[in-house]
Amino acid sequence: MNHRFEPIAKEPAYLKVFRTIEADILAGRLEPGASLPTEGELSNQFGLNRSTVREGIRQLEEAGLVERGAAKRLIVCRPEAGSVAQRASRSLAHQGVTFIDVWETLVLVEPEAARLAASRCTEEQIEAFEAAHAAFDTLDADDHEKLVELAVGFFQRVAECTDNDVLLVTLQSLNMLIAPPLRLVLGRAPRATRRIRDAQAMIIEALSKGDGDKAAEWMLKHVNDLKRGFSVAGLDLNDKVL
Amino acid sequence: MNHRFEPIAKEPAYLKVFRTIEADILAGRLEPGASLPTEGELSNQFGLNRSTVREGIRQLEEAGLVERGAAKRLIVCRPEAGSVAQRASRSLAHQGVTFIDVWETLVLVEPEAARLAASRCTEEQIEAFEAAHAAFDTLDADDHEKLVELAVGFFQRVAECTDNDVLLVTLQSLNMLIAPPLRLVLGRAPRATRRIRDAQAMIIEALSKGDGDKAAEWMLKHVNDLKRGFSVAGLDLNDKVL
DNA sequence: ATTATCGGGTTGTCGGACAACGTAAGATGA
DNA sequence: TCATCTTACGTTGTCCGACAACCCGATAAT
Repeated sequence: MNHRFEPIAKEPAYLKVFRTIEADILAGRLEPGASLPTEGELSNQFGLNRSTVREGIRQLEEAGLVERGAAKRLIVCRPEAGSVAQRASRSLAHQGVTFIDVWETLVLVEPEAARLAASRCTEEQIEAFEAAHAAFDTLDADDHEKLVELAVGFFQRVAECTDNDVLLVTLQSLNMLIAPPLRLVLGRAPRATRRIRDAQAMIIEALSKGDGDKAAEWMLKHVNDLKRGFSVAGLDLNDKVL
Repeated sequence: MNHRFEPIAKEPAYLKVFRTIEADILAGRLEPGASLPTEGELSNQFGLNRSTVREGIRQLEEAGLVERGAAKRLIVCRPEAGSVAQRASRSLAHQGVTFIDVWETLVLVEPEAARLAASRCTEEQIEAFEAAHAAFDTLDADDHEKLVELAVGFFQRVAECTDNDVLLVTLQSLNMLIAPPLRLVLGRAPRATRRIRDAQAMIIEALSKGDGDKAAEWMLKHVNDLKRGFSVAGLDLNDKVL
């Protein structure tokens, strides 16, 4: 009797352009690395004005589905893990998350991620860990920026060792949220550098031995230390991360 | 002596428009709910053509920072968790992740998330769980779509109970990756419905009692069941989720 | 008071135009 | 013949001007 009609979609044309090309990329009809037709060609094929097509292209860009390659041609690109995580991280920051939110999540996932990493990391990855760790020896005590990089980079490497793309992106987005609060901490907690270095050393040792339990245990200590440093520095755990 | 200069950024103007407005939103100078000037006004203020401004606006749209509200005016919106997660999830799917990647991550986070949920969920949330669970009784055995919705919705509710925005977004993106493989499973595993219902019942009971251990334990069983169903259905764990 | 009509303002789309830049092909030199 | 320079062309980024469709608020009609 009373048949329900779908609300008829009245999308603007530029959105259709976006969705159409997105669908083709997603379905694999446009392979990563392939180059899209020129704007002129696209507007011909779609039967739309170049301005309209351009607006759709800008959205593809922001979605990370295409990039301007050489010759400025548009290149299809499956966004790599890093950029995906960056986007996710930025969105999280927009949300106004607090340090306690980040820390809780770190506690929840990092130790288990370290356990997984212990069972999967390769020789090369261990070497990369040790090479990065050596940078602590030549570290200027006041070079906070470098230390932040080392700390976050360490987490990133652990994430890579899990050999799991979903976990990788998840951890990466999380890790990027560590940097801002860590910067705050470093200015006020002189002992932090040493504690970070020691914890990393223990975790690296555990990883190299494939000792998942120890890796998880020390990762938990390491993450807890972050929170401790935050408190010691007299900062409010409920402050916005960004 | 030899001072290093930053490579001078030669961003196109539409990108500057995007970044400028984004920065203002991020810094809180533009509050969520506030409405942006009209396109004409913006192009005046920026000293750019309306077309150029429009391209920047399209990017803000895709980034989820603005929406067209009533009167089609652009209104600033901090993207809510759901849409952030959706974007993240879509990006993950683009990556071509496999079911085993998703499952591994589920095993890693869902039980602990359930434990956290047990210690934090409110009366209303428990009631919502029970209301949703009641839907199983009136469920048509062949209505796979409805069952998928119930299954994913359950995970979402658990995520909400954690009362942690970071975890919420993380879990939500993950949960959205469950639906496609689950659809495949349901067609070939007739017992799945009952198993899902029972596991949910146990978890809900644990949550209502604030029994974190039990919640985690059953959540683990629940997630493992997903993988089991996937194998039973004769599907390849290394297949792409999407 | 409710409904119908009208006007102004805004967006979505269009067509055309041009400078800047990179590419590629052709011209020039060793 | 091969390398290098020059030139013409194509593409992008930006601009201008224009118009229909649409939404909202104000006014008029029932």
